[in-house]
Amino acid sequence: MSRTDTPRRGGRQGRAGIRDVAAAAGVSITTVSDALNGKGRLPDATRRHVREVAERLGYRPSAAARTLRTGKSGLIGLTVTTYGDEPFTFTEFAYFAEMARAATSAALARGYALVILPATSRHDVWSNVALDGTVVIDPSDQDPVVTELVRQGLPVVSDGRPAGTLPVTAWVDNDHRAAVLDLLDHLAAAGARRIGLLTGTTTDTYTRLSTTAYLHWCERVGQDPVYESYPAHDPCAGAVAADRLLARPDRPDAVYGLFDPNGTDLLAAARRYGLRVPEDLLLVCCSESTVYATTEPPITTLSLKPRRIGTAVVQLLIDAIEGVTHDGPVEQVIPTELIVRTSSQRRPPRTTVSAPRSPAGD
Amino acid sequence: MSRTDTPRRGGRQGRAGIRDVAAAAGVSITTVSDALNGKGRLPDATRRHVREVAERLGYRPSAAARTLRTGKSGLIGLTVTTYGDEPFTFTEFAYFAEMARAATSAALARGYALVILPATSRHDVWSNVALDGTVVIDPSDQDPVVTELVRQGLPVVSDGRPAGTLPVTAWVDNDHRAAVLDLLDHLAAAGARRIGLLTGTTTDTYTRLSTTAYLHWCERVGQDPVYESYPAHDPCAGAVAADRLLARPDRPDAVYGLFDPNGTDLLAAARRYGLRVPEDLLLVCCSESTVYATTEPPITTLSLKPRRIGTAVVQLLIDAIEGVTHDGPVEQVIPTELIVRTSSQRRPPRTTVSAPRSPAGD
DNA sequence: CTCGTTGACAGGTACGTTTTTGCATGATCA
DNA sequence: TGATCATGCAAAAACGTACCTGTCAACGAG
Repeated sequence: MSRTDTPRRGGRQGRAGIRDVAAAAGVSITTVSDALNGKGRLPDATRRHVREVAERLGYRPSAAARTLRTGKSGLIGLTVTTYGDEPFTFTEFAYFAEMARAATSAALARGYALVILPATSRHDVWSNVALDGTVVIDPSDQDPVVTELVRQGLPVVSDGRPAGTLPVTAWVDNDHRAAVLDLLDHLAAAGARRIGLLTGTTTDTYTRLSTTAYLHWCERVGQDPVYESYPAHDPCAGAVAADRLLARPDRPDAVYGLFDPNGTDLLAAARRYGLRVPEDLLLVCCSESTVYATTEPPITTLSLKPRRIGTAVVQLLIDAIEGVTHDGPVEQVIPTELIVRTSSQRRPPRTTVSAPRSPAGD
Repeated sequence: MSRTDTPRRGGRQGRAGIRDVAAAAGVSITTVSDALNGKGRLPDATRRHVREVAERLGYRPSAAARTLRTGKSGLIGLTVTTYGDEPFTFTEFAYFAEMARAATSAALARGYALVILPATSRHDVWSNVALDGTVVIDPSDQDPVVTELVRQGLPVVSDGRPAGTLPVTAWVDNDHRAAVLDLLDHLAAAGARRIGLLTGTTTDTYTRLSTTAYLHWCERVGQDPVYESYPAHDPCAGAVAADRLLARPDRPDAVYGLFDPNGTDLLAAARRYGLRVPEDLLLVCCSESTVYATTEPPITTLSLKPRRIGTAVVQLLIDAIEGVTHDGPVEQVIPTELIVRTSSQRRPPRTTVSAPRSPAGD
């Protein structure tokens, strides 16, 4: 009477295993595995029979056992910068949401699922999930998470050019420098004489590259830089900084805002100072939000194409996982898109003009 | 000497296993497991020694093996409605992003990670990942995914009251009916004589409950319903519907828009018809976006508090996973919040008034 | 008649843990 | 002194799958 009760530890209480299917179908475990996975040499009759019995028993293979045996989990990590404490900044919401959505779709289409993980290097979360690879958003220099993952031999693809000598498998990014220069040229062509910048105090690559591109442009055309910085994670600070920028004695006649809410912030500040847009002030901001199509006036935005980035990142990662090896890190640059609206055109056009890029296909 | 070559299948090529740690530390496998997991009765010296050796070898336990053995994966599914084909509607972006963010944080805080999964019942994705439970967003009646999960004995918690007799473990939702009635009373108190509604053609619970609440309210106060419906997933259709609503002969003097972009859409339409907000038209829309704080004028919004919903859903799910059993489905109603701004106040206040709530902490 | 050959399956092992059980060893107590 | 007991650890059994290595029959070729 010592071991009458073996209550099937391991959570799958009562669930049918491959062994039960084999018994019910009158074949061996090997045959069941081969029949369900389309391997081995089995007559179609046996294959059908096994499949039918498995269906009848409601058999679902154990993902854990399969992963343990094959070494592939079908899971991809998606690392969000500083998720644990203060989640990713509010200003990146639309960008992140779209990027994650595209990444999820792309992964699912190839049979993988996405796991959201924090950028903290606390092992107790990371080591609890078997990953085949990881997407890292905007990794910092010497990122401990990336280093650890690479040490484990896992492929890592980053959204954003890796700083320093971070050994990522591949990366995808925009050409932020070219985007900013292009955009400033656009404003100058619309008649801007002094272009201001609303930027962030953070040191991430996007902010840094964009700001230095602005400074270079100013130097090239011989304009004094006019900019205000604020901590991008604080939505209120953005409104204050926008106000400061327009309150300056050397007030710019055009402004580019690096972050999503800057458009409405600048618009509100312009109203406070009685500045008409675009007559007195040209406006552009970097955003993925569609609200800027219906503001008064509609605001020109720079889109970083997060959908394409999310898709590309996942494709590269899965390629690496499935053994499509390249030599050296693979780099892929996604073009940005300037969506020109009323706010950046000195003489209002008859129709709202979009940039002459590929119109469809995202 | 027949099996000299066992090239360590299973992906962890070269990775140190618990057996290697045991050998290096001169103890048994059991001792290593106990030392690292804080179980068993070991002197601190042994425990430290084993931990140090494990650290030196860079040992990381295999999540797959642990899951197989314990039956717990530490993974929670997050099911997004109709993700595969056309991802979740653009109008729900901010809501979903915030909800998912809160859910992720709450899960991580309790040692779980979130896996994003599609609502399609294709087994090949679902069966590849070992889940401890699942969060389902707005499940449809007789949802096949939920049914299958429950059949497998997994706890399921839904965001949104389950329709019909869907056997979820627990659910969290707002009281949409009360929120709409409250909001309409607010508009009436501000002087609205005829309140219009911008609603959707979809049959999801949120749209349905909100619309019927509106109709009930109209009946109660003796007002003829004035509403326009449009497919919420099409952002352009929203602008058209807003225009239609204000072009009607029985034009309303106040409008509530059910979806996030309706605020800017209605504002644009009002400008086209020369209507001043709030003097000629009162405006409220349901949104989680902060842009409505800086539009001209700022627009009153109804927040569904997705952060609190995401947190609550995950807490309930993990409680169920970890054996905190309740009898019958657990229901939790999260209060909504009406953030009153200029657009719904007939006599403009001296300062922009925010709702009298706790200013910080969500 | 024997001998490879091929088809159709079964046996058994390994994946890397956790956990139960059990065996020594020394200390404590009747 | 012998019985009892706590302590410190090891052996071994799972967990459920995938795959490698047979085995056995049938069968045509030599």
